[in-house]
Amino acid sequence: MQSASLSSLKNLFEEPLLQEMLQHGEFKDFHEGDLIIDYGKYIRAMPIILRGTVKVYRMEKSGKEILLYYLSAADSCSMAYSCCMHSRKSEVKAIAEEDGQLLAIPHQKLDEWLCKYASWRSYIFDSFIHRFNELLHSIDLIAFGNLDQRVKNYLIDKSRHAQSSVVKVSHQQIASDLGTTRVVVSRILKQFENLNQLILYRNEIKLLRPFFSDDAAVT
DNA sequence: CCATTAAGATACT
DNA sequence: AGTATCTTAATGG
Repeated sequence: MQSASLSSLKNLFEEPLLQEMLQHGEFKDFHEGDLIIDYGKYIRAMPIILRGTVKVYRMEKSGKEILLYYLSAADSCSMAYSCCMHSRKSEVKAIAEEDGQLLAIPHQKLDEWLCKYASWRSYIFDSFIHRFNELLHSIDLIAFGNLDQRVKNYLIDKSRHAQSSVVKVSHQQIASDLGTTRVVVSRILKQFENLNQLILYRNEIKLLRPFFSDDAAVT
């Protein structure tokens, strides 16, 4: 009955592995706003997202919180993986951006499958590479302190996961995801709008073609 | 209607 | 870039 839910993984893994996933994995539905992983909690299973989108946050000691990345269909959380393997507490928090479903893989299987299945090895490896590159990109944006680019990156990312050029989000939400304030985000968005790169609505931002081209910062 | 909330504007730090 | 404050516009009872 649940095998239909695995459709997003069909092209990733060989049949015997898919069978094992059905057998040992646990399907979990989640809804918008659900807390999937919290800071400091032990992770006993690695989640693979089947449907929906999940936001992964990182918090520093002072309590400031920023969004690290999104997870969509067939994505998994590399953080969760490393926590499972070493029985460590979670360094991140995951919140559902929209309703969806995930498959929780028990940690005992993670290791076993690495030896047994080539497709599992390359999946884990690729997902680490992908996440690593994404984090590098984030570090660049933060280290070189360009908030314009961070907002831009945020919107493009979000639009990609929502598969729409219309992003449904409030300025306040963007601000807290990026660890800044609402007024600052509004200012930046207004600059983009003045350059005809997007159109602002209430709770909604429509991204126009020029926005996606990699031209320089506004400031 | 009114209450709530998002977003625009301005001025100051 | 961030804070404080005020105004205006949408939204949902």
